[in-house]
Amino acid sequence: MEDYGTVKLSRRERQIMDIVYQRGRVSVADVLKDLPDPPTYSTVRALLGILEEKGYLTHEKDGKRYIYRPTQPRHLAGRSALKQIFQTFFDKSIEKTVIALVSEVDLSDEELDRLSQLIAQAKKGDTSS
Amino acid sequence: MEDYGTVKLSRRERQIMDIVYQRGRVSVADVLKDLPDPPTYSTVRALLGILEEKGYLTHEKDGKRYIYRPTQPRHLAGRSALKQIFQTFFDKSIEKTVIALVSEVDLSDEELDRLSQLIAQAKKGDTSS
DNA sequence: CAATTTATGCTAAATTTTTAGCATATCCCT
DNA sequence: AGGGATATGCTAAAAATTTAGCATAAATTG
Repeated sequence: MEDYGTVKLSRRERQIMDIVYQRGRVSVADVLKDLPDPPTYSTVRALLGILEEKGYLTHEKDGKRYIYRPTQPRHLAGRSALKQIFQTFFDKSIEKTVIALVSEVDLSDEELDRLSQLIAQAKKGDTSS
Repeated sequence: MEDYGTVKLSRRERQIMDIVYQRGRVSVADVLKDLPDPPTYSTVRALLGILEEKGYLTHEKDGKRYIYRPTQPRHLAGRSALKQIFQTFFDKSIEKTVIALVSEVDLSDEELDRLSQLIAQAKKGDTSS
């Protein structure tokens, strides 16, 4: 599946995909709840339909309502989004990216230790996600 | 300045902002060169004008042509983009994000070491960018 | 110093995106 | 079973985005 970050998706469609990936599975009402400047129910339904048609979502019935899920697994979508970011803003440097990331939140010393170990470990084993 | 990832920007506008941040400073021709499904010169000019009007870009004259630059510094924009990603795809877990990042590229052992040290260092000082 | 090339200014059209609304079906509840 | 609330199906209008094109100015160059 294609990267959804930059290409192909309109503003609303992207907003919705973000919500979908955050929640994992959504009803129309869920999406509506999370959308900034929320439009009407009707609108959201239309957008979800379009996203499904474009292949980014599927839906299943849950009682009388539809539950939508992304077709591309979260971790994959995340990775490609991440890649995009670190190409665009961090000169493709993992280091720079990690620094930015770490400075983004306050991490306890323990957390930093764990992180440090985690990376050290990557030397040997695989990085299975 | 506002986050430009999700809200406010249209598809083309986002594509252009990405290019701007990748290159640092751009002429119309530069943008045109990098845009997927490139439209006409005229179109790009219009979009750049809009982005400037919205406050995301400024331009200066270089000889007879305009050079556009982002108003928000790259590292700030990068951080907020990153934040968005790790909220959306990685449950706000720095760990998960770093793992994904590290698994994205092949890092040499040395690089992994440096990274590990880097994080360990963050324990003491601040991570001023 | 014309001619050509490469810019911008501006206007308006084409297309895509976003939205609303009516008709209809399903669930839930008393 | 009937009424209300909450779904979807579908159609079409409104709004925003994206595009093209003509007029004009500045640099370049032969």
